[in-house]
Amino acid sequence: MRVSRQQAALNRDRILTEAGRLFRERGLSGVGVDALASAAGLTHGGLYGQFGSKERLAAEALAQIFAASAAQLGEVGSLREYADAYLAPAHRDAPGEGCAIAALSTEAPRHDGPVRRSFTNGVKAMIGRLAALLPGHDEQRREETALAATATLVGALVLARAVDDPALSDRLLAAARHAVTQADAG
Amino acid sequence: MRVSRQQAALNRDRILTEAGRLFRERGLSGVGVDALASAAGLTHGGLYGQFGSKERLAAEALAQIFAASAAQLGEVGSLREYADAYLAPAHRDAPGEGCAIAALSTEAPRHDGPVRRSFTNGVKAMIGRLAALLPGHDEQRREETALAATATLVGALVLARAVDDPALSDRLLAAARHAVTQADAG
DNA sequence: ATTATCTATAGATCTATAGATAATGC
DNA sequence: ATTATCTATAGATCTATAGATAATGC
Repeated sequence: MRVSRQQAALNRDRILTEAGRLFRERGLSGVGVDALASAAGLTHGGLYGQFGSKERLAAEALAQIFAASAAQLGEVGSLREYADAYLAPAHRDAPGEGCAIAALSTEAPRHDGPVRRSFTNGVKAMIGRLAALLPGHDEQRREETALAATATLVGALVLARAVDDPALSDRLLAAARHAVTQADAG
Repeated sequence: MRVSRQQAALNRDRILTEAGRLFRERGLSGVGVDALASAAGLTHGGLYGQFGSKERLAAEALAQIFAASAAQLGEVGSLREYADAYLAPAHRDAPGEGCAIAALSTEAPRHDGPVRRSFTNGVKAMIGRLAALLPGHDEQRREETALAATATLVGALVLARAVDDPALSDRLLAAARHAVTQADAG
């Protein structure tokens, strides 16, 4: 059951898009190749012709997510805007469409090769974007602030999703928003 | 092959200790019941008599970790001391003996019941401990600072483990240490 | 007699491969 | 003829259960 070259390219893209969503929702090890295939309306055997392995499929899905994030972030005009969007309850409540770093970071150390590298690139991109949004001429200081801001943003989102207490979850987001935008002034 | 009540209690404790280490190293979904049992020198069938399910075993292992952490943290005298220990490269490099929040937080949202609740308690304990170490009389402000500091500490450790770039990893730890101890002064 | 642990196994699920199929693209 | 996808299956691994075993504790 062959399809046109064009359809095959669309299928490939749909697999990566669905994989990106499922991985963020359930974790890299929480989604099987079967689920990835059927989410795209295919069967799992064919994925191996396209990607070679689950690991390489995951690396491509991550790369696609980070590329899309970078494009979105290009439109963010200030640190406050960035923090407000990143720490919004809507972001917390939609992990499948959100930051892959917050969704998958504790799994990253257990992967090597392209998955880990793609992940590292995503972290660097986030730090770089924040550094660009920070005021001040001292580049070294801006980078240090961006590193800490990245940790605060990611940590707050991860914790806000992890706790089983909606009020605490909201307070984590608000406190981090405050702390990060304070750093802006400093 | 029955053992003495005392030996059974020791076995139970050893299972929980080994489980705590393995879960932190490989993730909750990354360790099977078989690995948990054999790490304690037992076979997997018997664990079900003791714990009922992997999920309940995990909840008990987490509770034990957080209890031990709380005991250790009681000895920490200042925010600087806390941050130095938490963000030490040695902590980053030994996830199996370290903070369960940093090791497992992205998995927490996918669990319910006792695992999630135990996790939430651990997060609350960390926030409470940091709030107690902060200076100032404004309790509400201390709590907000503690929330943000928790996010920064956890986020930095998670990211420092996730990235495939030792220099960046070190800079993440150092920047977070600086940011958190700055908050002390403010 | 009680019970902690073991052995064996069920049934599900996971990654990957091999060969078949059938439509495309030359 | 090429190739994207499917079907079928191998082999591993996972959670859980049932029944056997053998030492403890009454």
